[in-house]
Amino acid sequence: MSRAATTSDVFNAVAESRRRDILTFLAIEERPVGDIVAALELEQPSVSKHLRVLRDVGLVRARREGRKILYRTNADAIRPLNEWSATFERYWQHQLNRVKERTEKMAGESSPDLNSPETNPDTKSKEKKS
Amino acid sequence: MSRAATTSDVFNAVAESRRRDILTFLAIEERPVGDIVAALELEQPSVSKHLRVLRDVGLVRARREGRKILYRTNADAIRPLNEWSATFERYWQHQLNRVKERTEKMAGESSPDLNSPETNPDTKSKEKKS
DNA sequence: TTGACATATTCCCATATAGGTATATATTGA
DNA sequence: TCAATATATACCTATATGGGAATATGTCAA
Repeated sequence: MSRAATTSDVFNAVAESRRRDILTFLAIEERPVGDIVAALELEQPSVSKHLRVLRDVGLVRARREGRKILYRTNADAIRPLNEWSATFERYWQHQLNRVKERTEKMAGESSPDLNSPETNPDTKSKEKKS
Repeated sequence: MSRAATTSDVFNAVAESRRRDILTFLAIEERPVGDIVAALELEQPSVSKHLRVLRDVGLVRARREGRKILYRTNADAIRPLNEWSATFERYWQHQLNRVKERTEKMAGESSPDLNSPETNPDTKSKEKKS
């Protein structure tokens, strides 16, 4: 199987940073495609394709006005994302605690750190070796 | 170019629902890989691969304990996602206004709806036709 | 050292991009 | 009807999956 379609849900749709940029741009007020192309410096077909994805998951709404098609962000569609992430709110460390946390971490440096990809033994060193 | 790597940032990493499930599961308390496999009913290699992605973007931390490796969600890494989505908070419609909004929409049904993919003329009907 | 247990990685494959280029479609004005 | 404007779609290509199967790596107990 391959990765889920970008149009499968909001999470996949906003994974692309350009699409997030577009959503931010269209949140202020509705805009025609041309404005997005100019503002974000992207190719017109590229913008149209991104808008298509965003539209398919309901993140933007379109309205035709003459030759132009005005798009606007449908902020409500972003709520699921916000709600999911807010689920972890109670686990967040408060700013003031971070210094303390870091200090404690430095105290016991001994066993190999399994977290930083670089420190992870032979993840890439092996490939290079051959 | 292809889609950005799942390890390129938190947004891409959480685009996969299984990974979100894992994060939720590991938020309560640290767990060995085997527990995730059992709880989410996934293949062990699959879980390991997802954990690898999550670890690369800092969404989980790992700690070895004997033969087991305990993982736990690093909730702080989810904050950027929450902060980005919260940006649109001021544009959200409040529950009570939704009924009103819907009512207004039904009032002027005339021009073709550019939004719903289904209603969108010949998006797929053309392909079928050949 | 050996065997069992716990995870990680490698390989293979079908699929879904995202960008670039070319072209189709829609709308308006002459 | 025709040309110009504004968008959308089609096509091609390189790339990055995610799942399944097989295998490698690491750790502990006997």
